[in-house]
Amino acid sequence: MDPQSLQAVLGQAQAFFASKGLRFTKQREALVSLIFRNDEHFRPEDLLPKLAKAHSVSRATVYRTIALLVESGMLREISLGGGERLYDPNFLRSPHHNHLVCVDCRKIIEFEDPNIDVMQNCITRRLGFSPTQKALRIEGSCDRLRLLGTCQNFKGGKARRASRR
Amino acid sequence: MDPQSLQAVLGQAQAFFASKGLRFTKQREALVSLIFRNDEHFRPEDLLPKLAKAHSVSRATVYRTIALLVESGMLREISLGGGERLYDPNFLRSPHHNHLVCVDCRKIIEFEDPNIDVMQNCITRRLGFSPTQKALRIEGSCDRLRLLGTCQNFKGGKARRASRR
DNA sequence: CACATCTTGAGATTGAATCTCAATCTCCTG
DNA sequence: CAGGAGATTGAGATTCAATCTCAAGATGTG
Repeated sequence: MDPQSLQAVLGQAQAFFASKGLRFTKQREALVSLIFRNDEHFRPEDLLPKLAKAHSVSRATVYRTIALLVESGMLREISLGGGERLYDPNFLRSPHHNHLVCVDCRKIIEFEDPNIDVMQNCITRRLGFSPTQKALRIEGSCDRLRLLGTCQNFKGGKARRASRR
Repeated sequence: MDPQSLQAVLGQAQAFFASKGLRFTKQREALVSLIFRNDEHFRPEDLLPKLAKAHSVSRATVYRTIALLVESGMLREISLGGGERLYDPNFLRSPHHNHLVCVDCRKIIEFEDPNIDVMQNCITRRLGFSPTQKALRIEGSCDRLRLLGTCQNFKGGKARRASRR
């Protein structure tokens, strides 16, 4: 995320905290900045070592701040299987995206599709619900990508464990 | 699940274990029987107290057997948010169903829709993947159901915490 | 300044899930 | 039937994420 957008995000976070009568402390600012600086999915525990000593933030504060950001709608919890609890900062710029996960190399692709979205809304209403949030996760193997050498498992010809994100 | 179907499921499990050169022990049989006896989503930990003293099965065996059943395709891990890892035995009779969760009362509705399914496949292929598994979870509030008194939060007029399933 | 309220961090605690390893079981073979 | 290989199990230890607790610190207000 470019510095300008990050400024806007910081402003949005500050506004949210203010609207709840909460303060925008150094710790919260450091966290928001770290989370939205790039577009990676992350686990709360991943953040702890990344916080520079100067802005060290305790585990408790990390978890509390994440919960607030989820409440604000800026951050969303996602599940890519295996019981792992990840957070996705990209709903801010792409509010309806879904996830496609390669079962071979765990590569993750985010995609958006208006047709799927409309159809999901229709079905939800037909079942008597007002949709608030939709999470579609598709698992598959990236056959074409593999041929193109994009699948991490097949780069260089030998399989290797891909990173989580 | 009626006794006859349960027999079929036990046979299917036995066949799977045999195909892998594994044994269908008393413990595994007790677990399969318990899991598929009804159609509830469950956590592994839920099973432990439900195993009668006569068929007591250790925690380690419960987790190991569940992993095998997932591998066999008879059981699937699902996520309904909150980091909770649930297992769903209903993919056996309804292989493509999705989940609709009421954000108010946590009531869960399983639904299947051929159109959504086809569309998901199309998009997946367009992105260069072969789909293997799809998990769609929609969250919403059951407004109409609430009016009909179906929403557990509004039964009897006062809100109460719904059970997980 | 005094107060109320919000905020934080260190450490304890919980709870799910996994790991370890010795004892047991089962099947096969001679 | 006896022996052995390999599969299976359970008790308990261990790991790890997540939450809780509570005293100390920070901040804004009158």
